Amino acid sequence: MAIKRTGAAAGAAGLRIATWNINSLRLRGGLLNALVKELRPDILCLQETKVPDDLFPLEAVQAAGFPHMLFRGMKAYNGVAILSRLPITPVDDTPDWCARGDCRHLAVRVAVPSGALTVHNFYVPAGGDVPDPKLNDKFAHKLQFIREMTEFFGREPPRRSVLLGDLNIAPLEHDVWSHRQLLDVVSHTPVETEALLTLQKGGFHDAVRHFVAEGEKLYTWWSYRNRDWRASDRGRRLDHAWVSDDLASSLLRHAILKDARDWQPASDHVPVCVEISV
DNA sequence: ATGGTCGGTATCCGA
Repeated sequence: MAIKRTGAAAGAAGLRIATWNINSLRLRGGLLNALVKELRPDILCLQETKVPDDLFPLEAVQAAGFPHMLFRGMKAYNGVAILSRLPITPVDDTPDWCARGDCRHLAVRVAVPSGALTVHNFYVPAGGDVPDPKLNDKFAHKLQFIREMTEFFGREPPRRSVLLGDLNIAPLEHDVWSHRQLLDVVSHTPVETEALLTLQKGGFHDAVRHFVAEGEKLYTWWSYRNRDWRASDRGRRLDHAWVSDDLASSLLRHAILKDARDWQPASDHVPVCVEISV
């Protein structure tokens, strides 16, 4: 018997997709259970797994309720994974971003009642400390990465697609604790925020700002270097969930799991989740 | 103006 889906008005369940920079999957794999308890995502995109594929903790992921998974890791750095309750199909013809082979992107297709959806999981380079591509190769890499994303999605407008991840850029004035003080800090410089918004305008809709007014402060990351992250509240919104424009009207709700910043051992990022009527 | 703390892995690099 088919389950009738009647949309947001009836409070119908949709597809929940979450993203979390876990900052070591092996160290924090046990926290996946807490995330599942709080958010119940159908699909979870992880960044900074920091685990080579041959050491991927399959059992911890399966125990958290994700029988389907795709992962791409390397020693010590980077690493992304997509964990799913539903069967997923890898999208194989994706670029080797900046020709570095450094495990910053995965894409999958998932079948839902209305058809197929594509899910992109990105971990954009942080960019180092000096916001000048001539002086800082890491910043040049970051800008090049965003340019290549813009080219990739510019070839044809994205459709029935969700783009999530740690984009390492806080694009809006109220995505940082002090717009004025962060204008020359990597993650909020005009060259980055303009590049990210150009990418977004190529067919994506910010699924979190869809629900939270632009004038309201909104963060997903708080530095480890503050004695009391909650009291100082010097956050930035580095983690994002976007949907292609054709899915904007299907958005049902969002969640930013701020309390996860106190989970032990804590990641400096917290999970972000969106739910889409499918 | 400066330095502050993490994780992986090695006594430093990246964030």
